[in-house]
Amino acid sequence: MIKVAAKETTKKTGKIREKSEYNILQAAQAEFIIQGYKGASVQSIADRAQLPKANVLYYFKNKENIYHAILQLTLDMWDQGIGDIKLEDGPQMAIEKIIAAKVKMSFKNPNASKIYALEIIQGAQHLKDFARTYLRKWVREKAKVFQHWIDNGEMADVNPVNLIFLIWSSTQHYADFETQILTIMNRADYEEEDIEQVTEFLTDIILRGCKLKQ
Amino acid sequence: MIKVAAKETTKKTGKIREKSEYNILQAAQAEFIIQGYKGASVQSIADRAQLPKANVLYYFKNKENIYHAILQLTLDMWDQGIGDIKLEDGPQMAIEKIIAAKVKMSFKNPNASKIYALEIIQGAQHLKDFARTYLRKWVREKAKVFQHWIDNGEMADVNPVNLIFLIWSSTQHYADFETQILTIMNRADYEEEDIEQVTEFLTDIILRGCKLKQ
DNA sequence: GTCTATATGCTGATAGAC
DNA sequence: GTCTATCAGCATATAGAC
Repeated sequence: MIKVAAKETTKKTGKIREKSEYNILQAAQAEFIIQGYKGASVQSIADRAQLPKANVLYYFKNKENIYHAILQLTLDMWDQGIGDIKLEDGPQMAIEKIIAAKVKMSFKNPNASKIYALEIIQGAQHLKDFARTYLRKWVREKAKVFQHWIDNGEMADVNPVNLIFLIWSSTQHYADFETQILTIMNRADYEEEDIEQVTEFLTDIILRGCKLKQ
Repeated sequence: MIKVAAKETTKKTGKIREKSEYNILQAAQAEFIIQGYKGASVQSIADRAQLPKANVLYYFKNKENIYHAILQLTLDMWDQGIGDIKLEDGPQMAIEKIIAAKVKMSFKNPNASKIYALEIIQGAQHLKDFARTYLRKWVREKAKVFQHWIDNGEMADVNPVNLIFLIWSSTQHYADFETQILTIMNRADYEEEDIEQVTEFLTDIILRGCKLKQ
């Protein structure tokens, strides 16, 4: 598990607690996105979770703890949803896998991506450590794999770090800018087949951009 | 000028007013990004602008007016910074121009891009009208131009709307995720040559992705 | 575990002296 | 135009009855 804060939550159990905590986190995630951290009041989170305000504070002690719990879930999701880049896959399959994984995550869990994006845009106050350690290491390792393929003449000579940023940005866009995309396309919601369509589009362009298909 | 709200600001003049208003808007932009709309207090904006709080409210009447003024500036910048897509340019030059314009805007004015991104991610509360009218029309018009080139066999048969989203997301990423990118690359600031490097990288990949170069 | 009542502090906004 | 003083409202968080 990726640690977002030093403090470890002492896990208490119980069925009511489990269900309440889940409801609170879902409600809080939505409120934090729409209203921002300061704008989301404990009362509004409680209302959305259909619980009295005091109960919310009973489960999480204070507002910041709620936010930390959400960030923790977001990073865990990031960790499991980011397809891996393995040397033995070769460049084409590696790129296909990672685009598919990222697009799927964007469509299936847009709110996690939005919370993450808000955090980074606002200066990564809570995620500086995550970026400095975990993320930096991840990018450097994967860039090295790409560089190996490039040196081997298996793909075009493009900057691997920029390539990773390109894949991240173009896939996450469908989660973070969901509202704008739906409005422009005059649609109410994404549908299942959008996942496939976007995956195909991005895979097609980026693979060709890397000279991995005609 | 793109209108963000129905209310028109009655323009008052005066040198002190002009300078104060500019300082306030610069300070407010930074505060709104870091703290969010609700989190940015009029006091914090005044402190950053080095003015008494009452003066800030004297110039802008209330907090929401400050925010509207910033959004207005952001949209004007969007309008002038988004390179045009002209049929007579042909696909290659059109894509080169628009990527160059967007990358330049991202590096020269990251805060405008961040304010815009925050607005959209948080549900486009203040920009729904802008997206529904102006933006939707813009995308449809430009998609039609791309489609013309595609039908003419001048470029690969890719979805033009997705292509526009790809160009937007991949270029804006360097503004919005500035903090993350700098942290990963272990750098303190962007430098002038980064603009050229990123422009070249994105142009290279996307042109090849559209079969517009080898 | 659940909920009511309340303490304490900070916010946006205004009134009015200079 | 500029600034000080102040108010009314809402926020988080806690204490303690049930």
